[in-house]
Amino acid sequence: MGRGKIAIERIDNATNRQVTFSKRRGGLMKKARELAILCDADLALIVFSSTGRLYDFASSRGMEAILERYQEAKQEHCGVLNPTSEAKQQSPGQPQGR
Amino acid sequence: MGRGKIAIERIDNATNRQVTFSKRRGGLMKKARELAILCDADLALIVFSSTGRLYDFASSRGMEAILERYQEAKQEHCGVLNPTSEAKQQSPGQPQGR
DNA sequence: TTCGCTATCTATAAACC
DNA sequence: TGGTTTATAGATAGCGA
Repeated sequence: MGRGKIAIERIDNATNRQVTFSKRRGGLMKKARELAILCDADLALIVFSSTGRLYDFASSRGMEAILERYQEAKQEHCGVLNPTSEAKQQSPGQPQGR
Repeated sequence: MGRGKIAIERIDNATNRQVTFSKRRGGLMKKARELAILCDADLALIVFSSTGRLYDFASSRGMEAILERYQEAKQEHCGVLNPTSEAKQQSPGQPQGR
């Protein structure tokens, strides 16, 4: 995009990489926020720049809550404890139905 | 974008919200992957749809590693243990690091 | 180096199938 | 209901200050 097209591979030039990082990070954060609002999704985004700086975004329920929820979901996913819970995932307490 | 412009607010129509979620989730994941590669960043993205389904993406080092790194970084941030480490982050002996 | 400014490229809202 | 297509809104690479 922009004036020219670029390949998706590590940018060698450090200056350029830094500039691109700032711009795309901003864009990604914006998109993340939009998705969370538009679709009422729970979302967490964590980014470490190559210089080690941390940037993050989390939807309204907060980062901690989402990370916890993630750990729980993962456990289920791997352990496959309740086939039932899977089957029910799409309708439960969400009246928004369809 | 697309054929018409939309406001950034929760989409009421459930069907439309679901469609938009799928599309934007895909786009967001793609952007996240590009940022990680282009800028050699360490990145984690966690998304829960409003129906409760989990989707995630993590750069090469893996989700676990990134979440741990996040916890550590947060501690530092809040506790402010090492002013030194902060001060050194942006210029010192890091020609362009990686 | 950081900030703005376009020309372009990409993502995507609707329309179709 | 779910995959394609299309025209347009939005993101952004390269510059210039």
